[in-house]
Amino acid sequence: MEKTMDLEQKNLISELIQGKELAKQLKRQIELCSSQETRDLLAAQIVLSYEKAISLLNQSAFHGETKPTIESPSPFGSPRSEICDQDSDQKDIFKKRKTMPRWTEKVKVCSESGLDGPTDDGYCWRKYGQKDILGANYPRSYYRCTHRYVQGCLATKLVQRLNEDASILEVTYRGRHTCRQSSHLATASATLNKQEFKQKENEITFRQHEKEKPKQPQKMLSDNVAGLKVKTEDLDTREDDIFPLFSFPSTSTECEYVENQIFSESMMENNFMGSFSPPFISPATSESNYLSVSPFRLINFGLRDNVQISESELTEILSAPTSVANSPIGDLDFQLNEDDFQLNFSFDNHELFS
DNA sequence: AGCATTTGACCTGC
DNA sequence: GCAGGTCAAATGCT
Repeated sequence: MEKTMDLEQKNLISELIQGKELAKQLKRQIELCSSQETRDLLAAQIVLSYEKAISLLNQSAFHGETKPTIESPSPFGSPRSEICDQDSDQKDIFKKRKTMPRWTEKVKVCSESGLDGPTDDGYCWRKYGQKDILGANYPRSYYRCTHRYVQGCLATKLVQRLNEDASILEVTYRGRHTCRQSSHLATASATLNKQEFKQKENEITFRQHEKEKPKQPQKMLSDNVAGLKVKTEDLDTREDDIFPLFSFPSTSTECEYVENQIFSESMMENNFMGSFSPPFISPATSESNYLSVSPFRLINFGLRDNVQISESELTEILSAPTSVANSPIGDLDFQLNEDDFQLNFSFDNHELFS
């Protein structure tokens, strides 16, 4: 048993190291201004490498344990009246909601830009409520995944403007996406020409916010995104609901397409990558230099529910990009330790994908 | 017509 | 009892 674990662990480490090497190569290729194709290929290889690693993690470190179900097939597939049929079921649902992973991002928006909406994180959201919050100047908007009833996706998010700075939206994500939205978008992007697709995308999220009004009259900034300052500043999650993510956001439509291909064809076919709400952890220092919110994620690493990582480790992982981003020049820095691996990613997306 | 948003009511946890 | 979160009927938009 232990020997099996050792072997699996070695395989896991070797996969991670391979990923690191590939990432280094990618960095080199970027520096050499090599072709987009080469970069895409490397990026895809990195994804594959980490897919394997994650798969190994699922098989090895936690085997023997009963795998917790991510979500029941479609607990919300019916309206409240049906849910209320059984009191215990309803309580379970609330309990489940409460224990869902939760994290917050701050998104800066400004008027000049015509870029994607502030919460354009690659998922389709439907607003289901808005509420005045005590002590907040602006109402809080509640969004759920558009595919909730079709695919039983329980992801939700709350969007709240900060009192101090109305141009900053605090977006709190809850639960992960179990829908296959990304691949759907990929299909859409392949069908529509890129400009049309981009336009549609903008429509989706921009409309979500344009009706949000402040309680007090105040000159509001439009909800278009200029530089998207995104910071994962909170991670409220249980041990069994941990899934650190990494991604290489992109601003180019070209790349989005590649990204979708990578996602739809490789990752989305894997259970463990089902899809997660936190789009990425983005390094952010100055408005001009940080990564923008990509409508899609190029590379998105997740660990399954039952991955056990301490909260401190998580914090470390999640905050790593921010610290790395202090360098004026975006850099790719991937640290890997056999005993306690830390992952640090920092990309200048413009440099990477232009 | 179909889908999204609004908004008051309802539910739960503290 | 209060505040936050969600539901669902009404309404609006395309």
